[in-house]
Parts: sequence; structure tokens; C-alpha cells
Amino acid sequence: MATRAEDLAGQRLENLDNIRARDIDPYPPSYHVTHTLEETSIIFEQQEKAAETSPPSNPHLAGRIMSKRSMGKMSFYDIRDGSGKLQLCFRRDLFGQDKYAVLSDIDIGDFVGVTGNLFRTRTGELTLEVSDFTILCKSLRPMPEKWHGLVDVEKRYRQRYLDLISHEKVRNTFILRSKIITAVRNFLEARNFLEVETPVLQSRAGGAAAKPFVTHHHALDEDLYLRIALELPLKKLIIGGFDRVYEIGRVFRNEGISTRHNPEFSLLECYQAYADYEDMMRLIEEMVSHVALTTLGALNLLRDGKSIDLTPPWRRLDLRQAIKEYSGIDFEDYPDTDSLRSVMIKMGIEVDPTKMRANLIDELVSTFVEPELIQPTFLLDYPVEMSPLAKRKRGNSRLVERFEAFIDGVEIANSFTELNDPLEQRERFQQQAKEHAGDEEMEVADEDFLQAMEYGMPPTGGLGTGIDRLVMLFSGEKSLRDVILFPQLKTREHHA
RNA sequence: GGGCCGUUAGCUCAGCUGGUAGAGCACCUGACUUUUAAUCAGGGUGUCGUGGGUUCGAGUCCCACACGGCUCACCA
Repeated sequence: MATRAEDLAGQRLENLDNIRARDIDPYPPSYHVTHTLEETSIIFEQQEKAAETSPPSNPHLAGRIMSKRSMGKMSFYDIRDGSGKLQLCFRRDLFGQDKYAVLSDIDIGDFVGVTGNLFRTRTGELTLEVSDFTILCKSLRPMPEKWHGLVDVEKRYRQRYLDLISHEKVRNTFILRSKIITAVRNFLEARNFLEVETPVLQSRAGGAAAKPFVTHHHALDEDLYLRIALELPLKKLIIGGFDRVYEIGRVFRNEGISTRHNPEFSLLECYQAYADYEDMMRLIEEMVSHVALTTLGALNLLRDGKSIDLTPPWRRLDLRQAIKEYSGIDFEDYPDTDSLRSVMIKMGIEVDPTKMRANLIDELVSTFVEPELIQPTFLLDYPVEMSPLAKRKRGNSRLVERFEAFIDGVEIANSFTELNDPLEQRERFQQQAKEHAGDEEMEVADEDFLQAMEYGMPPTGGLGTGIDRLVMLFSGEKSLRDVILFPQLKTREHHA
């Protein structure tokens, strides 16, 4: 017994056969397009205003059929291309019966190329009176419903192409994403940063604390890891004499999936020799402002009724003061894990007994501080044990010169004055190894990296920014899945 | 991994205390030369996520599983 889906496809297959029976190729190799649909309407409007010129004669246009309204001897079709849409008008008296009958084998979803004369209908809609048309592609499956569009969230992610066809907003989000990345590149380019590419496959996954994906190279007979950060190879390039480098790259973390986490995501990291974290604060404020101005045309965002002002300089808030202010705890009063844990328990905070002091401080930050940081804010100066790759703060050796930038309660950047003392770097790795014995997510010592650093790395400022979260901020989307074209989902048995 | 919610036609959804599935769009047939959510007349096209169970009878109740969403945990 045929299902409805098979019937629908069967109907279209029948139409396909009919087209072939007329000796028409339903999948021709190309079509020479003279104007996009948007260009067509702009040109037509300009020429209406300046009446001395005539509209483009015989433009060749193409697009996907989105809807049709047939009235017997005359039909109106809407087509859409990447730029916009246009109404077509087919008249039987212009085509003759035979050619007009071909229309009955053309379905919504098919691509057509058309030529003819532009005019306005009684209601003023720009329309092409088609004098000739060419089938460019026969579609075998029905399009999503025309005014609700595709709503099923799972289908939207699994079949993003349908989501893009039926929702202008989704399309615009991904256009915005592209513009944001271009704006970031232009900004860094203008400041003489060199864009580089470093290996995704690494013999150890360093530069952050996260569980990596493991794979195997057969010829080398060696396990390799997908990178979890860009940091270490970029620092090697600073050592190699590229004073300003950046990479926008995919990194992979084998961890939970949520509205804020996808196993692969896009990270921007940039490193600048002879700079420190103060310089990086200026860099990120200016970069975000530049991106806002070029993509949104404004330095203000409206989020849930709150106006967010991206104008530099952003608020700078000492981490210790921030925690004290929002939670009441001064972590300097509790110099070890046990004393900090007991005061948190005393305050009624649920504490994971396996967490070290650094994790406890992080928990205080994420619980009490981050949600309050709606306006752009730098949190400054983190405890040394949280940041094995950062340089100690001038005047307070228990802290490092590190900041995280928050906007709308979300971390959008992480940066430090990079540690460039190879002996201390080695010690810090060893310290980490001791404290996190058995922890899969600890920072592992990377001998290649240590060796490179022993040749000498200039003082350097480094900055990391999650591109996906930046796009969330700018687009107002609440889920990472709505700014990643093909978010990770569990593999599903394919059914039609 | 825990909790809650969801899964019915190609799409968007309805379906009450259990009685054998129905609406719009899409699609098919017919009418229609300025329509545009075209209109008018007809046509329902389904393994009700999967597998068990209870029952005379299950889309509906129970159990398990799958997938998805939200959320908590995790994510320094």
C-alpha cells in the first residue's frame, strides 16, 4: 500500500515522466541569468521614476516556484531566488495550448528560468509576463506548508535547507553570522593581524581543560586528538616571529550538548606580541563595537527589554570585588579549598565535594556574578590556579592577569597576559597534574610547547572569543542551535 | 545522567470520561484571462514514534524503549 508520501512523490515522478515524454530535459546543465530578482525590481522601479528609459528587455531570470494561482487560461506563479521574489504571469494565448499544458507538470518547488516583459498588475505588483520558460530542476518532494512553514524543531535542524526555504528570519540569522565573521576578519586585518591555520588533528589536546575526541591515524598507527583550543600552536607562531596572529577555527569538545554547548564550535583566538591584557581589553571592545556598527549599524542592542550599550570603554570589575559584592564571600579570606568549601556550605550553597578551590570560585562567579553582567563588563584578575597559561599579576602573585568579558550575562571573551616563563610554565603544568590526578579534563603538559617556549616567547597578550555566542548576542537567538547551520543531533534511522 | 513536556496525513494542528481518525495548507479531478493565504464544486491520501501489557475494544490507560525540546547536572 502506498503511503501518502509515496503518492505525492509518485505524482511528481509522473510529472517528471510527462516532461521527459515531451523531450524536455528536466535537469539542464545551466541557464544564463541576466539579473537577480532583486536587481530586476530595483531596475524596474528606477525606470518607472525616470520615465525616459524603458525597462530591461528580455531579462533572463530564474528561481524556485513557491506558490501558484491558476485561473484556467492564465496562471500566476511566485518564484524566489537568493535575493528576493517575483510574480510570474503565464498566458495561454501567448504560448498556445501545447506549451501552456507543460505548466500542469510543473510543481511548487521546481526551479524555472523565465524571460518576458515586466509590468504592474492592477494591484500594483511587479510581474513578469512570461514569453518563454525553461524547466531548470524538477523537485520530487513537497515543500513545507506555506504559511506556518516548518515548525517541527527536529526537522528544522535535521533538514536545515527546508528551514531556510520557509523562514526568512532563519536565513537572515545566517547571513548575519557570515557578516559578523567578515567584520571580525576585516577588523583584525586592519590591525595587521595575520590569519593562520593550525592543525585540527593533534597528538595531544592542549590549551584548555576539556575532554577531547579521539581518532586514529592508520598509517602512523597513532591516536590523534581533535583540538579543544587554538592556543598552543598560535603561541608557537608568536615564538616564530609572527607578532600578530589569529585563527578562526572549529574546535571540538566531547561534552554535553545544550542550548549553549555544541560539540564542535567556532573559536577566534588572537595573539599580539608585546601586548598585555589591558591591550586585549581595548582590542575586544573595539572589535565588538566595530562588528556591531558594520553589521547592525548601531552600538545598542535591545535584549528582553534591556538596552545594552556596547560603546567602549566597558566596565572593569575586579573578580574578587565582584564575588564579594554579589555573593558576600571574599575568597582571599579562604586561601585553600577546605576553608572556601566550608564557608560556601555554611551559606547553604550546594558544593560538589570533588571540586578544587578554582572550581569553587568559578561556581561563585557563575551563580552570583555572571547573571548580573548585562552591560559589557570585564571581570579582572583570576586566581592563579584557574589559569595555568596566564602570567601572574604584577603586585599579587596569587592572581593572574586575566579577564573574561560578559555581555547580557554571557561570556564572550577570555584573555590573559600570556605566561612566557618556560620554567614557571613547566611548574604550573606539574601543579595542575598533581591537583587533578585522574581528571580527564586537566590541562596536559605539552613538551613540544614547552620546548618552543624555551627558545623565548615575547611578552604577549592573547584573546579568545566564541564566535557562536557572539552571533547569539547579535542575533538575539537564545539557542546555539539557531546560530549553527547543522547542530549536532543524535543519528536517526532515515525514513522518508 | 536526572526531571518535565512532546511525537497523529507531505506540512501545521485537533481528537473529551477507552468505541475503530479529521480540519487547513499541499496534492488529485473539474470551472475560471489580473490572481496574490486566489475563488468555487468534488476527492482523505494514515503502521496515531516503536515494542509489550490491561481490555470485548487502545490514538486515548499502564510499562519499556527511541528521537526531540526545555531544564538541572556537566562544561576550570
